[in-house]
Amino acid sequence: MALAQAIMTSLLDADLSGSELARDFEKSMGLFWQASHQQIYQELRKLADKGWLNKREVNQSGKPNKILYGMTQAGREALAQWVFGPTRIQPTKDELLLKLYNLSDDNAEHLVGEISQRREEVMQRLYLYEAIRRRHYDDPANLPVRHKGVYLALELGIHQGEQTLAWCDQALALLATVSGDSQPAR
Amino acid sequence: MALAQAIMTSLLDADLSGSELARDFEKSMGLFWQASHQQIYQELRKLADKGWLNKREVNQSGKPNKILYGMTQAGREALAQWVFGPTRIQPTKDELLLKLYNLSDDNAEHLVGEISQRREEVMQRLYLYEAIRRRHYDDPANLPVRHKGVYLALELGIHQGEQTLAWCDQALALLATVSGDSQPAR
DNA sequence: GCCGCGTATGCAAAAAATTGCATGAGAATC
DNA sequence: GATTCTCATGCAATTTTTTGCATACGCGGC
Repeated sequence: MALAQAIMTSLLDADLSGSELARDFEKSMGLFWQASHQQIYQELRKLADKGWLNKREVNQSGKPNKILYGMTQAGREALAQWVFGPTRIQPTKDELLLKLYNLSDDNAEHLVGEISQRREEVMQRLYLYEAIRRRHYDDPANLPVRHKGVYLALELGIHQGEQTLAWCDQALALLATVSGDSQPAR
Repeated sequence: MALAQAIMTSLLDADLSGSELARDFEKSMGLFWQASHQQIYQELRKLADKGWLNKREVNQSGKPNKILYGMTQAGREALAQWVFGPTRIQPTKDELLLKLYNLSDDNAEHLVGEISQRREEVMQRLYLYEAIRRRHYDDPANLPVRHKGVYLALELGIHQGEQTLAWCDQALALLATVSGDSQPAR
């Protein structure tokens, strides 16, 4: 399982607390890894126990204290090692596609709604990613090495998002022939 | 969780046994839902207990007996209902992208290998999907209603596969500037 | 001075998925 | 006829994830 590595990767550049990490996982990292705050807090403690992270409490004015975690040397080494290990993909599980397999005259209208909604969501994400690309990754060939990797992940997200938008349009067009044109029995 | 619905959807057209279902989940259904045989067998029994599936044993010559499952009326109704419920996406978790976030001079070469391998795998799947499309979904506008949904799911898989291929090429091109051109310190 | 709100951390039970193995039956091989 | 292979089904332990709270702190309002 790679939640540990996802967290450590987030901590490469900056020390973060559990809640900050949770927010991170909803944004950039969330493109290809997701975790709830409960998962994150538990994993953080495990990693600290292992000696891969160190923790220190930070007093904040106006907010509860937070616990900042940072990578240790051992953590960095373990992470670097992990890159050479086996790679797994856990492909998307998408209930919407499952629902499409159940397309019928009865539910076509409903599914049109769901696809429209999906289109909206994807569009939002796409705006976000494209904004990030414009701001930070204008000139990919001249990025520092590690950031090239980050850039590539972002690229994949953008490409797939665009493709998904196109697909939504195609789907809506095809479904129009189901929910719209079909002659009701008379 | 929607494993139950994924199984029932597979059983819409034909009664299948656990092992047949498991094979199905590796092929067409696997595009957007995956399950191990252990998961499937357990879920099948649960669904039969609920009365959504019926089971009957079938003797096979040359092979062990198998247990065929088929949808009951109650199952069909429950599935039809489910389509109108809330939809969840559990996005891909892809360790390769996580590894890319850790790109360095040390591991660039290794990651080039991994991306090439990914390219190969995606290409294989794409061949499969395109063959299916050519064989069964030549004329999408005139398909029976339900098959239009199946067609759309396939389309999404093909589009995204093609996009992924293009991305692999882009990634390999960018990484060539890391692992290849960089002057080793002397 | 009490109420509700947002932030930050956490526990614990339940559900789901993964890992590793077990069984039995016929077929194939030697 | 013993051994090994593949198919089909399954159990059980463990790990991972999800769900549903719980606590504590300070701020703002009233």
